Parts: sequence; structure tokens; C-alpha cells
Amino acid sequence: MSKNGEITEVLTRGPGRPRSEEARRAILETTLELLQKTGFNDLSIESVAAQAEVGKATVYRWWPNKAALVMEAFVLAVESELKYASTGSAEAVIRDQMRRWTKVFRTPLGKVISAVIGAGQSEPEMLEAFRHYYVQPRRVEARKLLREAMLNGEIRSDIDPDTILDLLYGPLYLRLLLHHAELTPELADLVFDIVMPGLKPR
Amino acid sequence: MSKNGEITEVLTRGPGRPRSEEARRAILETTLELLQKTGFNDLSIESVAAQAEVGKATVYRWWPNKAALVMEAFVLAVESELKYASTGSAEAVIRDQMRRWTKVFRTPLGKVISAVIGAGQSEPEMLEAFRHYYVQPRRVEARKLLREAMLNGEIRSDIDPDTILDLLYGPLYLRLLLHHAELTPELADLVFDIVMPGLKPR
Amino acid sequence: MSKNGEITEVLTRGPGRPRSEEARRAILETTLELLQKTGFNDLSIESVAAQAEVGKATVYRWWPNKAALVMEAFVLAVESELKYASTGSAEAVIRDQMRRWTKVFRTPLGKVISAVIGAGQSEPEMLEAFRHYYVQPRRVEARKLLREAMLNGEIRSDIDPDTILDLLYGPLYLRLLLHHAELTPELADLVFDIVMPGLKPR
Amino acid sequence: MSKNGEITEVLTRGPGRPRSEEARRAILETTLELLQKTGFNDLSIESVAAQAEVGKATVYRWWPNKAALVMEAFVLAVESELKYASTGSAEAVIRDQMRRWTKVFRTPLGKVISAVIGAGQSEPEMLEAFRHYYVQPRRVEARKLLREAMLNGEIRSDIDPDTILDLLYGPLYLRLLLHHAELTPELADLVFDIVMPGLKPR
DNA sequence: CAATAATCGAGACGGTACGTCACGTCTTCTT
DNA sequence: AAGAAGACGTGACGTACCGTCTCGATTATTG
Repeated sequence: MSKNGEITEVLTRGPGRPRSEEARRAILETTLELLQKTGFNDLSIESVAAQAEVGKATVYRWWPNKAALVMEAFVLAVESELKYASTGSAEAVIRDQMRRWTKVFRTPLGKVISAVIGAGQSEPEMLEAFRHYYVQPRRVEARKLLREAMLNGEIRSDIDPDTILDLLYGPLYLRLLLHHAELTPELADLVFDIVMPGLKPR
Repeated sequence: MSKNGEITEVLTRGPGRPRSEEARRAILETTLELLQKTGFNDLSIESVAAQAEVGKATVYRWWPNKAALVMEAFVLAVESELKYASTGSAEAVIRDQMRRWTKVFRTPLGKVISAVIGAGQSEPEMLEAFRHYYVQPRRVEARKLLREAMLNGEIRSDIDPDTILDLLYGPLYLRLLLHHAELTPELADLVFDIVMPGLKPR
Repeated sequence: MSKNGEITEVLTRGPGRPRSEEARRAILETTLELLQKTGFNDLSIESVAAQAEVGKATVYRWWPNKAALVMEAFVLAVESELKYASTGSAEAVIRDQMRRWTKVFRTPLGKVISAVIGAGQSEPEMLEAFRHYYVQPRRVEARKLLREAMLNGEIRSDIDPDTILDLLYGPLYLRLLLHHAELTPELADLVFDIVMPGLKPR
Repeated sequence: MSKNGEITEVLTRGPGRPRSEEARRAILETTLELLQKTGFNDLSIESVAAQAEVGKATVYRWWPNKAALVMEAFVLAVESELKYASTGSAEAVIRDQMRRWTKVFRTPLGKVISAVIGAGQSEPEMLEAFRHYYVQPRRVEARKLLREAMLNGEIRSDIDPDTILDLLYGPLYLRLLLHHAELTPELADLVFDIVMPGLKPR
């Protein structure tokens, strides 16, 4: 993310004016706003700096390029969304996760996520960051539950849990990215109900 | 695509020097080449014109912007790939289609397709073109087979055939776009085998 | 001027469609019109062709460049103005010529003439044409009269007649080109009256 | 000239990187050089920027168009030439000025001046600048001397001093612009000698 | 409490690509 | 053959951002 991790910044700080937290926030918020409004391609650092009322060099001092900036803005937008807790059986939790996703995808954040994936097709580190900061953290719990269900004999154990998650989320992502059909909680249920039988042990 | 459809161009042509087919081909081929090499973002019309040894104005005369140009180049690249024929049962044909896809996605064309979808997140008409020129033509046969299978009672008839195709192809697209795992014919088989049971009539 | 002199064109003509006199006239008239309206720099052959409803190639077929075209338009505009006749003594005739000039300079033709001289600062052949088609023909009579007056002892004979004409017309041209003061027949008289004493034999 | 007058620029300067004096000089010098080499029409801002090793935007930041740029270059070239001093009677001083002019007109600066007047036929503000920055400053002294000579009864007082200067310099400008005869100090003397008798009180 | 140092905003800098316009040439059909 | 129509490669136009730089001003730590 930013050049200095938070810990070192607090404990040992050299002389000189400290980084303006206000500027940082303004830049990231403006980035998110413009990202939703104009998309990744038309988002210029020039316009971020102008709208955030910040010097252009201040942006470049902390983020090496547009991708890094957008990435951090994206992470900021997405991290607050992680605080949830589902309870119940493995199947109930995953089904609940999937439903929640379809709802998140329909907020402005959905536009940000598809913009990030889109930009990632040109910028590999963008994609890497998306997987690292978004996909993986969200799969942790589901993966654990799937493994437990495999041990319990509730689902087939000859398939990689991540592949199962690809099967469940792939159709949702497809609609997010291709816009050829609506993305609804009902679709999440349908996908889940169709895929599950195939996961039962024979 | 181009301003004049081919038919009217042949039958009734006004005065004036006709469009140079050579220039058109050079531009589209160069576009494809650069698209694979540098991606959508770094592809500049300036460089296309230079490498195709064509005036920049000639590009702008026929394509209003980069998206339109890339779109037509994409269609050109993709249309020759449509000529195939699978035979057998509905399930056999669809399984075969899916396997073939995973192979196409690994050629340079795969890079073009993901670039198009990526760019489409910023440019709606790009996405529209992708759906219209790529997705739909390829789904025609599968959709027909699925409908027949529904009538025969081989698969559930309470699901939209396109949604079924989303279920089958979504996981493949996910790997194409997120690059988090490999895209293999075996994956196609696995997806097919897991999804199919859920489609059987209860 | 045009590639083929008029005589050969009439006497020996090859096969093929003859040159369109209508197009020629339309081009030259449009040129004059645009020359007065927009000046030499902003006059484009593209716009001449468009406004004259003529193919661009037709312009280039007969005139090698903008300068040549403007030159011929200028000559056309100016040649009708040559038909006059002054009578009387040398001094009376020259004074009359000078007065007439100041009047011509104030018509739209004056704008054309100053545009031609202006353009001539960049294009030598333009200047050459101006001198050949405008200045020289108009000086013929005055020069003859001056020489006679020298022989008669009315004016000094130790000065080149053309230098005398420079003395008389220089101040007028200066006002035409610098626009720092008005160009009036009275000025012509004043210049004449001041210069003449210095031309009397001592 | 430039957007900020020099005085305010020194006294009160806003924030931001200050204008590069080096770039300014390089641009103006390159402009002068190209103006003499290629004339006004063929001088492109693109080539000025390239040869001055300066971004094109830097030129456009400070000069709105080619005319403004050439004008300031012209003023720069001409202002150093003003520092001279003639002494003696009114007639001696003016004669001396005229001779000096014919010499200046034959240096590369002469080419610049005729280019400026030529361009001025299309661009009024160019002409305005020429009169304001070149003609007027140079006429100040001569005008003063002429007025004194009128009061002393040495020359007619019924003629506007500027008209007298038109009479003296008109013939010189005519040769500068029409190139039909050489521009020599002897011509300056001849013009002076012929015009003066007509200026004596009757 | 000064000196030092890193930050801030502002904005100019050398560049690159944009999309447009006119150049002068060409290739077609029509007259 | 010459006409109009109009596409061609070329190159300059004026604009927008890029990422870097240099200012004066501000805000912290250090001697």
C-alpha cells in the first residue's frame, strides 16, 4: 500500500512534516468517486488531484501509478464490507455468502470491482491485488467449511475446494462482467441448488 | 462495422476513389497484433497507423475510436473460429464445445478476448459487441440442443437455457479473467460433470 | 499562367474533353472572393474547390500551388482596371494616375493587392508576378512621359525614371501596407507637390 | 508580450514552479532563426519546439499563436538596435537615420522585418505590433526635430511630421518589400535630397 | 528556540498521443 | 481526356495528461 507501514510510522519517525492524513483520505475518496463515475480508463491522476484539492506530486509521492492508487482505494472500499458473520451448516453459510455477494455487486462497489477486474486485464499487478485483497480473504471461511464438510462425508472430497468456489461464483462473476442478465439473490440460490447435487459423494 | 455494408458497396458505388481494402486489412491485423502484444490500454491509434504504414486519418475515417477499431479486429479474429461441427447427443456436443473453448482461450486469441472483456468494463459498446458477435452466435446451437433435451425430459425444463450456459461457462470465464488457476480441458469436463446432475429432472 | 497558352489551345487540340471554361471561372472568382474574405494564409485550396463546386484535382491540374492560383486570380482582377487614358502634360497625367491609384487601393481590390504583396514576402515568385503583371504595365506610360519631360528639360535627367516613380508611389504603398494613416487622393496630390520641386533642373 | 509583465513577476509571485527563463530565450531565439531561414509561412510551432528542445505545450502556454510568438521574437531582435545617437541639425540627424536604416534592412533583421510586415497583411495585430514596437519608437526623435525645424522656419509647418516621414521612408520600404531595386545608403541620400526642397517654406 | 528536514499546494517543465484539418496525389465512375 | 468525388499518406495543428521538477509555505523533530 503506502510506502510506510503504520507501525514504523508511529514508533520511529524522522524529522520533517508528517504525511497529511487529510490529503490521503481526500485522494482515496476522490479516486473511488471518479472510479464509479468515469471508470478506470477515463480516471486521470490530474483530475483526482484537482478534485481532491491536492498537489499532483502528493499523489505521486505515495502511489507510483494509477493502478496502485486505484488498488488502495478499492481495498479501502472493500475492507469494511468484510465484517459479517454467518452461522449454521457449511451449506447454509456458503449460500448466505453467495446471496450477500449478489447484493454487494449491485451497489456502487460493484462498479468498482468490475472496473478493477477490467483494468486487471491490462495490468497484472492489479489482478494480483484483487485476488490477494478481495478474493482470498473472502474465501478463507468457505474453504474451511468445505474441508470440514469433506471430512464429515457431506460432500465429495476429490475436488479442490477452490474449484468448488469457482463453480459457485463463476456464474455470478460472468453476469457481473458481461451484463447479459441480471444479478439477483435468486440466481445465487439457483446456482447453489444446481451445483450442490454434483458435489454429493456418490 | 464499416460504414458501408459490403453488399451495397459492390452493387451501387458512387464516384470517388474506393476504400483501400489493403489499408483496411493492414490496420485490422496490426490492431490484433498490438492488442496481443501490449493490451488494450497501451494500444495507441498512432502506433497502429505507424505499424500498418497508414495515415492516422485513414484510421479515423473508418473507426470513430479505439474501441470500435478493436471491436472489428476482434470480430475478424473470431469469426473464422466459428466453423466447427459437433455431433452426438446434446450432452456430448456441449461437453465438446466446452473443451474446445478451453483450448481457444489458451491461444493468443484468448488474450484478445480477455482484453475485450476488460476494456468492456469501461466501454459499454465494447461489451455489447462482445456479447453480440461472440457469445450469442456460439450459444445458438447449445441453446437449441438444451431445449430439445428439455422436451425429451433429459434435463429440467424449469431453467432458462442461457442460465444453464452461464453455469457451465462461468467458471471457465472466471479462470480466464482472474488467472488464479489454470484453464484446462479437464476443468471443462469437471464442471460439466458436477453441474449436470443438478439439471436432471427430479 | 495556365499550362496551355490560349493560342495553341485553340489551334491544335488533342482528343478528349476540353477544359471546362466554367470551372476555370468559378475557381478564379471563388479565389478572389476568399482572398478578400480570409486573406492569403487562411485561404485553402480545399475550400476553393468546395465553394467553386469543383474537384480538388481540377485546381491542381491547372495551377501548381496556391501562389500560382492567387496570382492568376489577381491578374484577372487587375487587368480590367488598366483600361483608362489620361491626357495632358506629363505632370498632369502622372498626378492623375496617382489619384486614381489611391482610389483603387480603397476598393476590395486593395485588400487583394496587399495580400499579394504580403504573401510575396514568403513566396518570391508571387512578388515577381506582382511586379510583372501589375507594377510594370502601369509604369510604362509614366516612364515614357518622364523621359520626354527630361528631354524637354522640364525635369532633372540625372535620375532613373523608375526611382522617381518609387519616390512618388512609395509613400502611398507605405500607407496601404502599414495602415497607420488614411490613403486619400489628397495625399497623392500632397506627395506629388512635395516631390516635384526636387525634380526640377537646378 | 508574455502573460505576466516583468515587474509584477518579480515583486509578487504566486506559488508554483516559476517560468523557465532558459526555455523562453531558447524559444524566441529559435523563432528568429527559423524566421530568417524559412519565412513566416513555413515556420511551424512544432519545429520551433523541436529545435529549441522544449515541449510544444510550453510554447502554447505563453504564446497563443504563431503571430504572437513571432511578434515577441521580432521585438526582442529589434529593441537592441535602438540604442544609437545622432547629433547635429535636424536635417543631418534625419539623413543619418535614413542611411542607418538602409543598412539595417540589409542585415538578417531586414528579412525578419519584411516577414513581419508580410504576415501583418493577414494578421492585423502583427501589423499593430510592428507599428507600436518598431515604427513609433524610431520616429519619436525625428518627429521632435521636425517640429523644432518648423518653429524655426526651416521647413514648412503646414504638413504633419508623420506624413513627411512617410515621404522619406516610403520609397525605402517600397524597395524592401518589392525587391525591384537595390536598397542602398545612396538611395537614402537621393530621396532625402529630392524631398527636402519641397519642404522648404515658400 | 533556532536549525533542519520532509511535507504541502501550486504549477511549469519535456514529452506522447489525441482527434482534426489541409496538403498534394491517387483512383474510381461519368461526361 | 477532363470532370466530380473522395480516399490515400503525410504532417502540423492545438489540447490533455503523463510523470518530474522547482518554488514558497507549513509543520514536525533535533540540537
